[in-house]
Amino acid sequence: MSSKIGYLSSQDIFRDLTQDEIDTIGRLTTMTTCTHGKVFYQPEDRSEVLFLLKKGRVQLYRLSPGGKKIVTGVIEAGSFFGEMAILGQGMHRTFAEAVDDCVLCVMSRSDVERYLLSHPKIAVRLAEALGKRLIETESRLEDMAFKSVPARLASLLLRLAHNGSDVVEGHTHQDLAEAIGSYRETVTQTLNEFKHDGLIEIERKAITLLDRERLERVANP
Amino acid sequence: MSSKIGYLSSQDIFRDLTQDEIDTIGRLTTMTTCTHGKVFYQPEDRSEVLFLLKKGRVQLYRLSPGGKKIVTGVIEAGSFFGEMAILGQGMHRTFAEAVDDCVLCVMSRSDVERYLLSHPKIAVRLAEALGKRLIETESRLEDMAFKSVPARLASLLLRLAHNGSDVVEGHTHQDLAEAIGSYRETVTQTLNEFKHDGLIEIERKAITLLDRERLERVANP
DNA sequence: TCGATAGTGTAAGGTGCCTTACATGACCTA
DNA sequence: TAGGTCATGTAAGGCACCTTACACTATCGA
Repeated sequence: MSSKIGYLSSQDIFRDLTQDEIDTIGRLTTMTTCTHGKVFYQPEDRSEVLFLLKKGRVQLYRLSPGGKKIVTGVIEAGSFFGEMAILGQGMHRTFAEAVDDCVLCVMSRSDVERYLLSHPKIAVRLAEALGKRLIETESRLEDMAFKSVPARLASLLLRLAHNGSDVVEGHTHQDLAEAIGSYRETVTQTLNEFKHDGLIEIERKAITLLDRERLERVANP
Repeated sequence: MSSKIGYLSSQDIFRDLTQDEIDTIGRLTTMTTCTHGKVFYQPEDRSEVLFLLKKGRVQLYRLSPGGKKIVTGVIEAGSFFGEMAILGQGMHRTFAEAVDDCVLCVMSRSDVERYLLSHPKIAVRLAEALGKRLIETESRLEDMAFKSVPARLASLLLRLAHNGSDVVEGHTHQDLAEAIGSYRETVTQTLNEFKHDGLIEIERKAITLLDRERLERVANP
């Protein structure tokens, strides 16, 4: 199995294609890799480009004039993002940073027209993926409008520990603050309140959830 | 020209179809109308349904447990929304209310599969429309995270007066508050500060922009 | 082993805006 | 033209969270 195309998952926008079709697209488009932490797209890069994320996760965020950061989305493997007017895709003031080591397929506008828009099923998958991001973003907006910092933080911890494990690791307090639109100091204080209440255990870059049920109640008052 | 199909605009997701194809879809799907103010979708309505908005505007919003309202999106004629898993569309906890008198095409899941997904170009237009809503929502999220109430309000006024005119009318202070995720009293006070600074003129359900330039500076500090 | 850097702890002070409470004027309908 | 509802004005009080400031510990590379 070619390394270029070895990343097909059930979430992939290509999952309706045959292996042959995927192979063809894989041969004719550019693949690149990005190491953890690399900022590979900035608002100044105005060129039309669509990234298909084959492996890893990518964080999309914006910066305020004062340098504050808000994460607008996290892209999982199999999905896509970029600056592509024909898909209504835009990166206005948005940065893209590799959260893990990533493998990306980079498509130009003509690539998109040739390989994506010509396959009806892929166009539908694009719409499906966008719809999911939209729902996610709408919920984030709702949370910002309705919920306190403790509620948003509890909500985030539960989401990050979604894969079975009770341990949330690899995130600094700064990371958590940027994800919920708050500040590092406030997050530290709130986490310590959670710890004091027996909801979590805190280690360096690792948080253990002790009482999911009560965390749920904090998250949804 | 049949009244059923007389609403095709350059923004319509059907704009790539021939008149014949549009006629066919128009004959075979259900059209309804909603008068101004009518709430025609609520979270309890769990059925899969996609609304194509042919005329008027629709407001999508969510309510907090305490009854506070946040507008998550405003749909313009030619676009669509609803509960439709195959398009990644969801109305989780979302209400839909007709802002103006509206004409809507209501599609079931099989309608969507037959008329929308079978036309590649339409699927692309769906993705395009979703992309635009996503960008809009991301910007709203950014505003909530970064900007003060005065900045968000100034930003909203400029957006509402986008169609040439300097008069924003038909919105109560309550409406404005819900659009920016704030409170009626705060909006009234902030508007009066704007008025005091010579930025706007206030009448009942009407605001006249006097100094767009300085409003821009308030909106983007 | 040391210095630098990244990550975390903590506390005091300020303020934006939420929250409540109530008053007044505009409009609408009977 | 009276009564009711809608829209707006205003003001005091409080608190969540921002903001600043600084100290401490862990980690890592030189």
